[in-house]
Amino acid sequence: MHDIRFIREKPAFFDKALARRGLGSVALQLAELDQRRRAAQTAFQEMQAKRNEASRQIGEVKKQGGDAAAQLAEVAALKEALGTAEIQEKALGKEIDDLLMGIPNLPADDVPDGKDETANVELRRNGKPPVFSFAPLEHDAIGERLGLMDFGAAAKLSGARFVVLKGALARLERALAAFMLDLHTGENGYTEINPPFLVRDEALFGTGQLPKFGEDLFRANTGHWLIPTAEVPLTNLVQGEIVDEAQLPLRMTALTPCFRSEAGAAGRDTRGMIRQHQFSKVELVSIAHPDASAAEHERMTACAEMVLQRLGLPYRVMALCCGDMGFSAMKTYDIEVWLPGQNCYREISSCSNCGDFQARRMNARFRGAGDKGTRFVHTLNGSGLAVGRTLVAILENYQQSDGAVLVPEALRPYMGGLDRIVPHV
RNA sequence: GGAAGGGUGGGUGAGUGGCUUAAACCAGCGGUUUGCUAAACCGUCGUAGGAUGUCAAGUCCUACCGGGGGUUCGAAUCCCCCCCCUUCCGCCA
Repeated sequence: MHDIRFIREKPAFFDKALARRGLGSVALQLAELDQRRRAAQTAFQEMQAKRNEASRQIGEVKKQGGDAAAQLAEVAALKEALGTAEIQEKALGKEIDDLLMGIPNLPADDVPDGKDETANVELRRNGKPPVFSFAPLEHDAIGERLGLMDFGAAAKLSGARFVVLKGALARLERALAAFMLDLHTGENGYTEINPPFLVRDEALFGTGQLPKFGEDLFRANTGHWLIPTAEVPLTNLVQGEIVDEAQLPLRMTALTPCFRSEAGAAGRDTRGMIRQHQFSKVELVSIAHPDASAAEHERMTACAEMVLQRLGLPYRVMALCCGDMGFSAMKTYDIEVWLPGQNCYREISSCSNCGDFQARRMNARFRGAGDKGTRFVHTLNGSGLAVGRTLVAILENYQQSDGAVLVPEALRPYMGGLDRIVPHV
């Protein structure tokens, strides 16, 4: 959500930034609506002032037993105009809000230009893709050969885009999640949170999924929404709050299932575990001081990278261009993991600094010691990491010619000491 | 699901139609006093929007007591709907 005053004061700057996202100009239209709204408001308020004064007189006259007919007539004359003025002012306000709510965050200055993922900029690589003496398989073939990944069974239960994991692969999923949480809570300073997976409209509005992207979500018959990411409950923990400046940054992590309807993704990644209606993810969220959010963004990305380093998975870090960023982000880094079976890098984490965009929607503020007023916090979120896709990466990078899959050293304590997963008989 | 009680500024909490311009206290901020600290005393202290003004200071106005609607000349206060919290009952892992 943008500040209408900012748009009013710097319309050219605002439109220029939106143009980098490939969007047309709206600032002049908004400024014009805003001016009409303020004029309507002034007219309305002047009438209210008159009415209040007359009402006050009525009270006085009546108390002294007099006849207040003149004042009553004055108020009656005002009544109709007052009603229409109020309606007009509210209608203009709603028109402005509806427009504002649909406008994405402005990209930060250092975000690369470009309209789609082909313009993203690679920042760094880590780890070398493994060399195989055989043609590496994709993860679903590996999982099915192990007898521990069953898409047919999942289809029977739930339809397409679901999976059933069994035995060592089910445990591997659990091990990965536990490993990530231990790393982020034990070494990276995040507090573990176990949030609700069903949330109200307000929470999704705060983080920016609503009102525009309801199509991508699942909704329960109670009106609750299934969370598409733990970003929603974690970030909304500060909704409506005034945090002490000394407590910033708040760093939170959570393991949750994520539910996405994948509307509009028909035909994309239909095979395998890459794109599912349900997956688990360890999420990182920071509530930061505005002056510290850029550094926090780098730190968060490094925390996510650390997971891949410990697991020995090759990856690269991409700076998303303006056109490829999500609605609420002012700057985003994607981490892409190497998948030998697909012979390409695939997104496994996305770390975004949302600036004050979500904070404004949520009314999340902080106050410095002794400060009179409050300021909006900055919010950041990142995957640390998507558990399902990490499992995919392990299967593909650690596959052996005999059909077994090695367990990365870091995970062995979480796997009861198991060092390799072998085909199930 | 049933019943009852609640939701008021940063916090506690008073307020049953005009005396509220939301009391009081706490916290905060400024000051006085003071070897230091503490205490005491005095002052100040909500948010948003608008008008005016030199993009200032200031002055004035409006709205805001969980959200929305209604009654009324006038609503924190009365009525209706919704949300949330607490307690009890029922059901339940």
